[in-house]
Amino acid sequence: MTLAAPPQVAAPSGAASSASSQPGFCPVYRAIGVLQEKWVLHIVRALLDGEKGFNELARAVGGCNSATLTQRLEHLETLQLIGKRTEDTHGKLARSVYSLTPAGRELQGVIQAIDMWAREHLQEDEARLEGQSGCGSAV
Amino acid sequence: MTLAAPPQVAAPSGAASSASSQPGFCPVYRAIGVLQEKWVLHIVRALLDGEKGFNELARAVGGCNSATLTQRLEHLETLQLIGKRTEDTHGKLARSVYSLTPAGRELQGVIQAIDMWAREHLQEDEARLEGQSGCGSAV
DNA sequence: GCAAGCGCTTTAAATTGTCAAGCGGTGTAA
DNA sequence: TTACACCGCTTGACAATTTAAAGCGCTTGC
Repeated sequence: MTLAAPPQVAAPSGAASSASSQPGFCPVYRAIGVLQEKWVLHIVRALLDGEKGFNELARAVGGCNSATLTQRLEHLETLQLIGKRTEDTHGKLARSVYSLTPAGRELQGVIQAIDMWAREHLQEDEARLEGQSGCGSAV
Repeated sequence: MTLAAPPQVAAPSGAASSASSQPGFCPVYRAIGVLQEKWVLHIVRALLDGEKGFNELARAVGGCNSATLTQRLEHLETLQLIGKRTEDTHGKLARSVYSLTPAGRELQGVIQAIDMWAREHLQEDEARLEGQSGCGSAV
């Protein structure tokens, strides 16, 4: 069962340390909620490298399927972390280009923190091979 | 930004080029894979606040159900990010206590980055309310 | 005795993510 | 002219993950 904690969970005071949130809005909690959606961090990371088209992004992210990607991009767009622009190349080819908004770009700090941590603590301990693969970029 | 970024990204992924073999192995990619599992960041955040028992942790995390929590804890344990200790309080009550290992504790940097970002960009501009709630602890 | 807390496990649904395929359009090569 | 190959997606069926709900064995406190 779900222990206690109705939707209103969080720090029932008991949680020792610091302040408790007031009206129940906690930015960090929310941020984690967004960032832990599958592929979100990968998408941000890929876009930190520069704006990209749909398929291009899909390739860069590596392994995300189009349906999920579409959905994620929509979500990130409503959150204003990424922006979508339809560029009209010369004649008629309409290409969609996704890029980070300023807010999204600031997630770079998060990615960097992860990168730093990963390099130090995830080197080769595998133990669990989840079939992930390379990536290529460096931060 | 600093991302060097050889676009030659992750595996062919969806594609089929079974490159198999030993793919690049990219720590960051892997790290993201772990951190984006639901509840993982919440768990780490809760534990940064000090070691906790199972139910206690569940309450601190807020909203994760026991089955998932058990599974996540197992995974994190095999990854050596958290440790489990069964403490034998005086007489007979066996209580399990979970705490971060040194490697896990260093995720603090990641949490902090998220926290910082969240406070700055997620204040309450949300257009979407996902019914999340408070959190309580500070980083 | 009995409710309540502890650390979990089990079972069946609901939610999410994925595969595979396809649609309308364009650029390129045969 | 007819293929393909690539673009940006969408759809529908299916698998994986997460969830609620309940329960088990055990201990503590009233």
